[in-house]
Amino acid sequence: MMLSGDIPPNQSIYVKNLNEKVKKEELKRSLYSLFSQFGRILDVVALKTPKLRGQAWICFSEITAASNAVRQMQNFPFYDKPIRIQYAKTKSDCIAKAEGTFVPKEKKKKQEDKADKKRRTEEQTAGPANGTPQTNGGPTTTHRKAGGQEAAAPNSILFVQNLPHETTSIMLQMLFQQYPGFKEVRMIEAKPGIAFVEFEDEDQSTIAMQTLQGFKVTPQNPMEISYAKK
DNA sequence: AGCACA
Repeated sequence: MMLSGDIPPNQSIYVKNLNEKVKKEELKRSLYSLFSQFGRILDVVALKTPKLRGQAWICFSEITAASNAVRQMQNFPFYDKPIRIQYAKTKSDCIAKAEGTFVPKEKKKKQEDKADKKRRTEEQTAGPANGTPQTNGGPTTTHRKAGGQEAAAPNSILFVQNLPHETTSIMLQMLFQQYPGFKEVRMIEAKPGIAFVEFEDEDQSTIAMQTLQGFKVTPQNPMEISYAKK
């Protein structure tokens, strides 16, 4: 019995019933945060065209990640709306690219111009086009250097630094609420790039800190988590 | 409800 509307498993998932008020970039980032718990995300695609708003595609590097996401995140309340998830109906371009089977859409222009062909052969001789999937995102086990700073004593409140300035407390909530004992995220308007995340006790905050330490909110923003000063 | 790759 194949639920999810008879769509066969796919490395990419199709998410609908998304809150259409959320801006595209924020939406993509939040989806990235929410779904990286299932595995490496290769791409998040969201368009705000009339036909495509309220929907997104998330491309995983493994089908199993997609399967877990479909099952476990069904109806997850996201920006006040329960999301609906299915497998994508077709293979995502980013997956085809990684496999080397990508063939660009040829809808409008039938231009088979030689300049383009030439460019292609030049690329082939110029070395590998790097089919390696990006390795950004996902919790990292590597430890931040202490940076010379004295580590604060264990605390149920975590201090998070090196966040992109566009980070919202909802995005952080998506990340931290997966850990037991999560209470709340606090951000300070006047101090972008940092946040405080409170847990019930310091054992729980410690687990969240250890697992999310170095989590890349963007490729250039690994989270630096420490205990807040008392 | 709506399956694309801005």
